[in-house]
Amino acid sequence: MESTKAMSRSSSRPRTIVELARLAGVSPGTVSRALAGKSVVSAETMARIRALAAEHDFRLNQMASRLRTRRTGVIGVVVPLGHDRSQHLSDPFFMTMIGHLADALTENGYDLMLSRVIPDADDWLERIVDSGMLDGVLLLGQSNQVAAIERVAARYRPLVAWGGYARGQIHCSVGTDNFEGGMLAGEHLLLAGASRLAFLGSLQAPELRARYDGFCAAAASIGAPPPLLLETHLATDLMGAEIAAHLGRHGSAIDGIFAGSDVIAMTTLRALADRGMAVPGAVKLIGYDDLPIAVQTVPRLSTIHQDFAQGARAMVDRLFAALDGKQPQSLQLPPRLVARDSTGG
Amino acid sequence: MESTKAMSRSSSRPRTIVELARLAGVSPGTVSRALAGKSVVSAETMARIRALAAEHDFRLNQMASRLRTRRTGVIGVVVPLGHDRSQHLSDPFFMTMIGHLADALTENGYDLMLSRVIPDADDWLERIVDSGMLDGVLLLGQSNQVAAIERVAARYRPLVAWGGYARGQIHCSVGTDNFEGGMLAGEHLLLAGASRLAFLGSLQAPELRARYDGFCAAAASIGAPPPLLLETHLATDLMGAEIAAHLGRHGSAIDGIFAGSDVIAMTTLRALADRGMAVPGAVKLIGYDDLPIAVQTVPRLSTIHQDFAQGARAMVDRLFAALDGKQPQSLQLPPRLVARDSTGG
DNA sequence: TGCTTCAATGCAATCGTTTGTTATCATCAA
DNA sequence: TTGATGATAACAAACGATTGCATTGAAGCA
Repeated sequence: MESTKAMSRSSSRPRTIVELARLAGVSPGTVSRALAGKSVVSAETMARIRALAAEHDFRLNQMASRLRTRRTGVIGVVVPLGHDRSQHLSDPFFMTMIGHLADALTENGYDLMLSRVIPDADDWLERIVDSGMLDGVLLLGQSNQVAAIERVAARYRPLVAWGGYARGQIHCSVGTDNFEGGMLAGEHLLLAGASRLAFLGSLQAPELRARYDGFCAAAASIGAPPPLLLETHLATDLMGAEIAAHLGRHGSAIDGIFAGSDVIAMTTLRALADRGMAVPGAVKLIGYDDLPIAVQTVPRLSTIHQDFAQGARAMVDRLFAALDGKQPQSLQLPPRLVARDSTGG
Repeated sequence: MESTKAMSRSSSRPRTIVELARLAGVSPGTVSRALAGKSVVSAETMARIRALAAEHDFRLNQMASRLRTRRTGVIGVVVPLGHDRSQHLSDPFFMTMIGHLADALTENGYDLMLSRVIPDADDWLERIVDSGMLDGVLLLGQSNQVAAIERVAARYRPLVAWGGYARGQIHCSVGTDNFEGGMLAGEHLLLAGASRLAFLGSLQAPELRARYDGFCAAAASIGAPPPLLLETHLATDLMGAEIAAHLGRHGSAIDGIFAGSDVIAMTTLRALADRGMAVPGAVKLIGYDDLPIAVQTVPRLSTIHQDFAQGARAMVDRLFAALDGKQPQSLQLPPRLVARDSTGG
């Protein structure tokens, strides 16, 4: 029963622009222009139509509007979990970022569509950008998918990724310099008197790998022995046991720990407390991210600060620039050491 | 220059079903049916068309498809911030919920559109559900907007809210019984030996108000004096100073604190440490939510557990039931006391 | 052979809004 | 009086996929 257009009863609420036009005694086109505020319709007509629309709670069908205008007003925020699919979207890092992005996008009148993608099909990003539902895409991390991102970025402009910058890279990225952040962490631990260092994290994630490399570089630069590498998953529920096990085996041989993220650091803090190892007395600990909750730990967590608010703002700015036809530059924010209690004392 | 349909050059990638149909030598309708997997098209034709589509990276225009089918495959997740507009979306409670919802929705093939709404116009919810972009709406909290929610729920079925249940309520809600949770917290503090109680939180938020009421009821039931009410904002950045100030004034008169949420509790934990007040020695502290990070605090935080994973799952189940034409029942999950170190000793 | 039957495909209307082009009508100058 | 000039508003063609119905052709049967 496809053709039931006979239900243009003026009794019920007008659902389409055509019905509203009939009520107003004008053509659909005029209604469209009136609601859009185009100046070609006379002031009285516009006022009359708008009043009528308000009176009947009329609202445009977005799908039709978007199909016609080819603008959706929706930005995709995509979290690719290529390296560690057990990692959960509720990870505080993602959530903090998403919160800031949501705020920035909302302020600019855009909606936010959230996807958590496990990139098994290799056209995962194509599928997203070509879906026709999005005006632009923000990637939260490059995962191990730089190749896919580069390929798409070559032809799809409104795409900004949070993550590292590699020389000659096509896609626009915003992030902090993880290598330098790792160096800062290393130097700080060494300066604080630690000499038997360890790194907790996963090298699968490129960000953490860069932090680890920077950490090693810092140790090497003063001739200290290379840090011990203790691998752990990034999912909160797996992490706890793994860290506890690492500390069980190597705890006594360590007096300085660089945790690849604040979440890892907080879990480590707890695990150290369980083993009765004092922080910063017996072991110095530094994290990475400077999440809001990191300030609230006992002892307060030293960490490498990433300015998420600024980063999110920068991503959104660049995306809008790209939507505007410009070609935004990638941005590397400088990481900053925040020395609190877990390394000082 | 509206009519430039002449660009049907077979050289470039087919962008519409019509172009693909031309390539395949069939009609657009057949292509549509083939891609949708309808069994009326012959197996060979379907295979040929699909191969062609894959070869040319063809993807349907979602807007057109959605306009025609009136299904969007998108669920709106809406956070109404009526009572405390300074509260940020990056609040761990919201983010944990959103993470779980995203996982549950993604598994079912739905996308998630995130909105943070400050309900100043009173048709904020109408605007969302009538936008034509959403198949359903999940509300994260009722804020002070129960009236608006009820009004919309009366005519718009696929709507589920996280929050409290009031007798006779029209809209479907999922949540824990905050009053009972508050009672559990109060009883536990009293049982742990605390007698001079205080509540930290904001009564503007209905959930926190119910927790407070339960807390007071617990105190009253054993004839203890009513708890001290210490109001604080829910935004992380404002909270710290306010709590510190409260403790400065009333710290010595208190030996048991019920924090309205784990975030408040963690901030309080830190503020207590700053004042040198031992937990649980001098003061017992209990939170609410049982966020993943709550396990990692030192001392471990006692709290009232809300099962977010189960709650998110329940919300999504009910939403799908409603989409399926059913009329799902509201659900009150029982809160559960989780006694850890911050109240025990 | 002639007629039904059924599977596979084509045709064309439809979803509801936007927008280039055209038509109307009042005003005004010559 | 007449033609030019604007200001409004109507008309109709899109946007691109879906789907009820009509058509085609081949097979089946008497």
